[in-house]
Amino acid sequence: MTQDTQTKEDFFTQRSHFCGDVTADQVSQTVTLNGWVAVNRDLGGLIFIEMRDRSGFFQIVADPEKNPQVHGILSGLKAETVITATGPVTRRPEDTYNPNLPTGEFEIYPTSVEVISRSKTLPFQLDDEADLVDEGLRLKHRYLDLRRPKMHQNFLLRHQVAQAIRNSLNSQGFLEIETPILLKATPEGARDYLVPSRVHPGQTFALPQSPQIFKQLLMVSGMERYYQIARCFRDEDLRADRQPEFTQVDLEMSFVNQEDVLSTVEDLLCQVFSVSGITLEKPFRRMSWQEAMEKYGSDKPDLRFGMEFIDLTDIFTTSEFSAFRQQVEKGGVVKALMVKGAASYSRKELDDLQVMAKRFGAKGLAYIVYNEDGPKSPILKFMSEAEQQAIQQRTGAETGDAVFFAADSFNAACAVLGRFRLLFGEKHNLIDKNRHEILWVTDFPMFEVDDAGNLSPNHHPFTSPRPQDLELLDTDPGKACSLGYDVVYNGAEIGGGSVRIHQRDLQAKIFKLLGLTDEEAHEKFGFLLEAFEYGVPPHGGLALGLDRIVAMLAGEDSIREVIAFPKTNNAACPLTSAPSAPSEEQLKELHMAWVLPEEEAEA
RNA sequence: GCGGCGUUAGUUCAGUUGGUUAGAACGCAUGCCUGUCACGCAUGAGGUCAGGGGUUCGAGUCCCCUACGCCGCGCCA
Repeated sequence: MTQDTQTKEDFFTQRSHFCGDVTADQVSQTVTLNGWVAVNRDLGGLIFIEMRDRSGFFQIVADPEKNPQVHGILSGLKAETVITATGPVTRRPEDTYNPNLPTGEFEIYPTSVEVISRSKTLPFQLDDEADLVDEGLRLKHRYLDLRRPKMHQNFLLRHQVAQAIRNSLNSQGFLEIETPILLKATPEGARDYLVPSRVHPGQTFALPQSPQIFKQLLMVSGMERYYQIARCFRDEDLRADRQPEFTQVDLEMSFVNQEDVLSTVEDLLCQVFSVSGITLEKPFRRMSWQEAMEKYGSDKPDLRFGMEFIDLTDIFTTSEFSAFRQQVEKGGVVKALMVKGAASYSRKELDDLQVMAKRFGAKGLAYIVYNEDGPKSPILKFMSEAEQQAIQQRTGAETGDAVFFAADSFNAACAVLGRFRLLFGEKHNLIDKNRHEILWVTDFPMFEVDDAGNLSPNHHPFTSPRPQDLELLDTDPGKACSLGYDVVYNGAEIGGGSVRIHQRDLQAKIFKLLGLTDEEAHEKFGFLLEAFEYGVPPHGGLALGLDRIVAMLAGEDSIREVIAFPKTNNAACPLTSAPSAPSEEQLKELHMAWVLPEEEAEA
């Protein structure tokens, strides 16, 4: 205890060291530690307290014979009491070293201790098992959940990643510039969060879904290279890897081509991944969207395992097997997956695959199983001997293997087999968790074409087409590819961007293809188009999903584990009970009134 | 908006075919215990079985509705 209250200048004695920083250098030196009681092991005589701060743990010992006063204070202290302990660092008796603790060879017998504040019994225990505690409860008491060393590690990692991003971009000539949070709603894309304003009755701001427009304006401003670790908001339903508010690493560069952007981001990602001790090879692999779909059935292929699709379309152009031949005649494809060892699937497993295929939007999943007494399949009887041989030869299937087929339009067949590729990869443990496969997927189609033939932008309406595809815009715009690119890590899209259109004529043509009139285009993006009247540099950029990147580096499945105060699945905050109803006065001031659905109005 | 799974002690869970007084571990409380580190030992408290309705002689258990949570589909330029 600090005895002399007359000279006391603080409510507590400040630490000289952090718990985890005490080493052999401090032995016999007097230190003061501040922290929480993690565990109190009271042996009746000796008391061992494991003290915790952000840096780690340190053991405090109290001996009733050596210092009855200190022993008295520490006796019966509950977990999570905040204390100060001062005393000389001593080496533990050698047979009592704790190898599980970095400071496990040391301890202090304090000469003084202070209880700074006490804790109620916790709603859940802050041990490793807290990961299993109901997430709602963890979020309700997030300040306790965040006390756990694992969570500290996650946020240390997040901090280091943010630093790596800034280091890399700063050294590459980028300026960090903030853009507005309250902005004009753009009627496209995700649903906006709207913010009413007292001074503008009947009008709202929208929260940014991304700083897209502003970063392009900054290029018009001649800022040359901009970045921002930007919060973005989308009022859409959630997923494990999706939050209504999330963080993008947003960047944009002027007078660059696609290759410049990719190489800049490669430097950035190499630095980011090195935070976790992962070395990425530059340049990253490049794969066109077409190739990714053709071989892996996904625009974010997981390259940690092979199992590429095998194209069998040509085998069935003149086949007697009409189910396949008709798809080919309609311009579709026949694609196959060869799965080693899948011949051992039970009847039930094969049936389950059919159910899943239907859920994925296919009619079913045709298969041939190769077991010891030859190939077995419900579709075998429709195929000629030559076709059967061609299949086995092309796929390389051997006894014990199975081949699964999808015959459909290119997109549908690839999509279905892509889902099954991941499923089989998981099921057969083909995914090497120690591999780090990063790649660029490039040459995305400019447009998505709906059933009625309407075009919508695959990325966004400012994405430039490839120079070599300009003519296709007139002849067959559905086939035109863009200068858009995604960066994909272990089967997850962690970022994407594009080279933007800086030519007025071209932008007008794209708007026209998208079915936007001049008036509509100006209504939506007038300020950007106007800015583009005053000399616009060629520019391009990209945005990375920071939450997802950090979660993957931390080995977490959910981005909520790397967001300090995340929302629940319901887009609500259990800690603060947000959102909540505004007061009558607030509504009145905003000139607003609710028009609620019946049943909610009663609540 | 839709589907799946879940909700039992403070926490994590078990709870048989619908049948007496709903259990365990950890935590908590009290006592004992002088080298623990998942300390140990003993005793004890602690339950609106999420809420509502129904079936039944009888419901934690079966059915329906609601709420909440997680996962997925739609959605997310």
